[in-house]
Amino acid sequence: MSKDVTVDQMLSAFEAAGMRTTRPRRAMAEQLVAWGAKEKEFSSEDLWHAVQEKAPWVGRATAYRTVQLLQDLGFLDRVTFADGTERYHVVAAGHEHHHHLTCEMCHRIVPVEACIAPAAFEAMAQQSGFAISGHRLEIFGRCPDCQDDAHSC
Amino acid sequence: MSKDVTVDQMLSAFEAAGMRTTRPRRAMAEQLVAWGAKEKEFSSEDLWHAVQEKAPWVGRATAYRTVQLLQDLGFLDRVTFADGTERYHVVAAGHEHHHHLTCEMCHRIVPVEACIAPAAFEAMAQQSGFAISGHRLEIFGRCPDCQDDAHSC
DNA sequence: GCTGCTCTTGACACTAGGTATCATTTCGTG
DNA sequence: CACGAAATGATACCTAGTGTCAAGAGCAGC
Ligand SMILES: [Mn+2]
Ligand SMILES: [Mn+2]
Ligand SMILES: [Zn+2]
Ligand SMILES: [Zn+2]
Repeated sequence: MSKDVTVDQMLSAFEAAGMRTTRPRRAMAEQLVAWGAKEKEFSSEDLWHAVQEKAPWVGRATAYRTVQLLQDLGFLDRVTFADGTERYHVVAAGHEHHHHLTCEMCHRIVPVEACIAPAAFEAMAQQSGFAISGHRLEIFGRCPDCQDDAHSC
Repeated sequence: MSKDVTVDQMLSAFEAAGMRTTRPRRAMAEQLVAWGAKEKEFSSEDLWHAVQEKAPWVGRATAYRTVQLLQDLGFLDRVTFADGTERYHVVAAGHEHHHHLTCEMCHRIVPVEACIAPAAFEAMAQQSGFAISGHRLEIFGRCPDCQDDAHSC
């Protein structure tokens, strides 16, 4: 019943895309699965550091390259936080279009279904003459656990 | 009839906020007015370079600090582009809440009024328990002039 | 199992886009 | 004009990456 992705699914996706199933890619996939898909958020740097524990020979550039590939393959979802940092989370199966409500204190992520109506995009394209190719929506706030903390400093 | 902001308005705003009307601030305000408020977009670096022509003694840190202040004072609006770069434009008077449709090729900016309904934010806050403090919406595409150019490279 | 071609890697240099520090300068009030 | 606070410019530093490239490692064909 769990929709959590497996290491093999990730490696198969590399293969299916004509890429190789290398040791760094396996090490990173293993770390991601170890963390679970429970909306755990991490930066590329975070993931690199974590992988270093088990596989200290993995280079930083490789970690960043692999995060990019995993995002392209649809295994990672990139989220922009209020402070401008970019982080990721593993997507569970059935990844429909969605946006995120994020905590500016602890970086917690809540997916939200709110979006702009297709008709509104149509109207914009019509009025401006633009060919619209994408959009980004991020909502910021404080999660229940972080609302008491007065330190916004 | 023009709602374009003047150098004096900017400097008065600094004064009103208890800040000084210094030479770098004047030089930067003059450059902004020279460019006009016609949705001309620029990065902090762009503005610094332009100011250098007339006032080569203005430091880079000062340029960045001043852009931040002008944004805080409501004279500049920050826009995030599809490639992740941050740029600004001078806001005309009567700055209502709005978002931007931007050209991923030439960085042209078109303001749009589309947004998420307040009720939707309410619902999100209710469901998640978050205290929502802000949001960001950016729409990307190609302007009429850039649609032929096949070079997405 | 070995060969060989290619993709991939890890090290490292480098970059964009800023921010922190701090001695020096300059506002602008009295 | 004098003086204290605010602001500045030079400089060093920083984060979050990307470009380069010789060396290493998958994997298809034998
Ligand atoms: Mn998501
Ligand atoms: Mn605007
Ligand atoms: Zn939180
Ligand atoms: Zn364009």
